[in-house]
Amino acid sequence: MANIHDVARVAGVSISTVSYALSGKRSISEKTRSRIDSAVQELGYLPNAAGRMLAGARTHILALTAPLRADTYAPAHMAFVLAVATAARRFDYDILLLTEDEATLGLQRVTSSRLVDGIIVLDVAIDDERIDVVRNLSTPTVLVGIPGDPTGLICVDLDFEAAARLCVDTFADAGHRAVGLLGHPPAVYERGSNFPHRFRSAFMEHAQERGLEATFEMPRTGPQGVEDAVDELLNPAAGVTAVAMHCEESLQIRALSRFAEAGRSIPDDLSVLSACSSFDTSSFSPPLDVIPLVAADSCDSAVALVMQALDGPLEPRIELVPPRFTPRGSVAPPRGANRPAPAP
Amino acid sequence: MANIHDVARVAGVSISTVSYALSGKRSISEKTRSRIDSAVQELGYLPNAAGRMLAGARTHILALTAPLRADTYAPAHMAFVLAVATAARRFDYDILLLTEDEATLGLQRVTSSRLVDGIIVLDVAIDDERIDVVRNLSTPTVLVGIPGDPTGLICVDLDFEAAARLCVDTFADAGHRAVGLLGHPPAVYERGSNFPHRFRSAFMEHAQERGLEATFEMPRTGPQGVEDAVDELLNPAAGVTAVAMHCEESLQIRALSRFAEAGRSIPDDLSVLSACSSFDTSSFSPPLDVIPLVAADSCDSAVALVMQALDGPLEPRIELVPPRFTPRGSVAPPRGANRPAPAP
DNA sequence: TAGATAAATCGAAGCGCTTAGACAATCAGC
DNA sequence: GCTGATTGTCTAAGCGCTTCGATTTATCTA
Repeated sequence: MANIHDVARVAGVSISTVSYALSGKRSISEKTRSRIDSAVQELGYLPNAAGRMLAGARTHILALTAPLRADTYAPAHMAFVLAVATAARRFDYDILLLTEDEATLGLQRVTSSRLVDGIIVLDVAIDDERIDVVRNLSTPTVLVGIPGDPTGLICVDLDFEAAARLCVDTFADAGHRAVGLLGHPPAVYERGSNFPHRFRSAFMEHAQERGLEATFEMPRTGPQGVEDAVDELLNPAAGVTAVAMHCEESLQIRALSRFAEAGRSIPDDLSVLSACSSFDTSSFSPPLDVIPLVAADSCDSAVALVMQALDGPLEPRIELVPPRFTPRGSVAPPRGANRPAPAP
Repeated sequence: MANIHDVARVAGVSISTVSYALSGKRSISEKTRSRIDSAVQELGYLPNAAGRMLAGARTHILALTAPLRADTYAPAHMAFVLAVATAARRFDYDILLLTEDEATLGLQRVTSSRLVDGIIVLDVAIDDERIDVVRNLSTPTVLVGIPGDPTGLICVDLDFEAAARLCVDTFADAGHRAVGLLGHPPAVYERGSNFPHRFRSAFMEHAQERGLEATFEMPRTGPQGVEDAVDELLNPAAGVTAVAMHCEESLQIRALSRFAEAGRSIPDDLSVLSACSSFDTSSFSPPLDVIPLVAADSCDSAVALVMQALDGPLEPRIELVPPRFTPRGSVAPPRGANRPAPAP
């Protein structure tokens, strides 16, 4: 494997000239640079990572702590891991994966040994053991998700409140007066991330602001959990004409079947919106309007923030990614309505 | 951050003594060792990763290439990634994640720059572009999965043939004469891994060897795909009394519902076995007998083989992990049968 | 107790790279 | 033609660690 000495020898210059030519940190004459370039090509030279780290103080590696909890929805999780890796590569960074059982120990290890330049913390729980660790670390760290106490931390997340308001507004503007929210199973609200809470609260509050009746249901775990929750939501007494679903893929699919079984066709008898979903709702039947949870949005931001933090201290902050909206025709005015609801 | 010089100073010895005490590569007196140990404790010393790499020629990092294809079943994929990471930690190794779009380029990069000591290749496709790359690499590499042409490679995988035979034997020994196999959707057989083929062929062949009638069905993609496939399988003409399911979780769940709808109760009217499944079938209703695909089994082996390869060249080989079997009462003799089928 | 052997420790040379500072060569201005 | 700035290149000093060979000290044997 060729090293920088070989390149220098072949190009007929000193190793420092090679280094400067490659890093661009000092000006090098066109003639010399091209000789170096061809030597690099010829030898297939790639700088030795360890040498670079040792001399440079940059390892070009980011730690990614991505614990897989019992209630983790694996596809979404995977999408975030991938999105971080992809974003990091754009800055010539690689990802070192830290797994659950070494969550805090692993962070200590890779930072004390200077193996990584920065840290991305994924799937942040309200009360996350990793938080205390990263607060005491000098290694630049960005959380994807917001913990219970974000003091002193740099966080990035989808603006779930805005997403919830967007849901409500979409329904209200279409003329709906009574709306439902099918949330996650109770276990998700009890422990884990705080975004389900943020979404639900904002949904209920904004519904009130817009003068809508809002009903919230959680599917129980088990065979009939979703079906029961849907039945509650569609309870004729409540007169719900629009439902937002903020839960994982399989639950949304089952809910969709139940809507059909209940004889509510979409969007004529029921408007449906898939909220903060990390999967493809275009192949659902019917295809669903969606406010997607785009992993790349948050992860790009998170990686960019770590890179900034590498260049100088960064103020703690919470960066909220604005929600998007993709209409697919699953939201329509309720039967018999022909004018939009009044503005707030 | 303390370095080896600090430890040496505090312990009152030379840095080489510290190094030998820590690595155990030369004998150190008990007295000196304990002084060094306390210095390490006191300073919270952890060796600098770059220094270690540069001097040692070991980076203690393994590359993991784990592409996420369109038809990848994310939960299983995640389980394998986790299993590799966990296994690697036991050897004091960390995992550098290489993602799809840099599958081959990334391998070149991390090996030429000597960033990783070895490579684990996950989710190997029959015709995998990564194969040609790793064949020409001097970095120790182990594949989890078996490509179309495994010449010169070290591969580890579940023994899907043995698993299929175990399925057939279980049914045959229980007295079944006509059995069914619910496989993956057609797309999985067309491209991707070869284990679905290995499983199916072995199932059909061994069924013939045991003198059983065997029917194979693939669920089409789409709303009624699984249901149609199940209906075919349960076609009265074939008289199938036992079904093995070799497909992903959601499809197995749907199949289970369809069995119920068809009025076949398990195990009285139908014996069911979940084959090579990476998810928990104990919470299914009913809980299913399973020949699990245990990620840790293959991944432990794969990591151990890479470690061996680090210590000296290793012959190419294919290491097959024997299948396990967990009975849960979903397989029983067919109605009316009271003696086992004849031995082969 | 001298001499030989084994055990414990040290000194120093790298591993491959980056970068500050030294130096030489070129060029503009007067 | 001299000064001073500008540009291009080189020398050399590390970064923190491992490891070989050398040296010192302890432990035996005869």
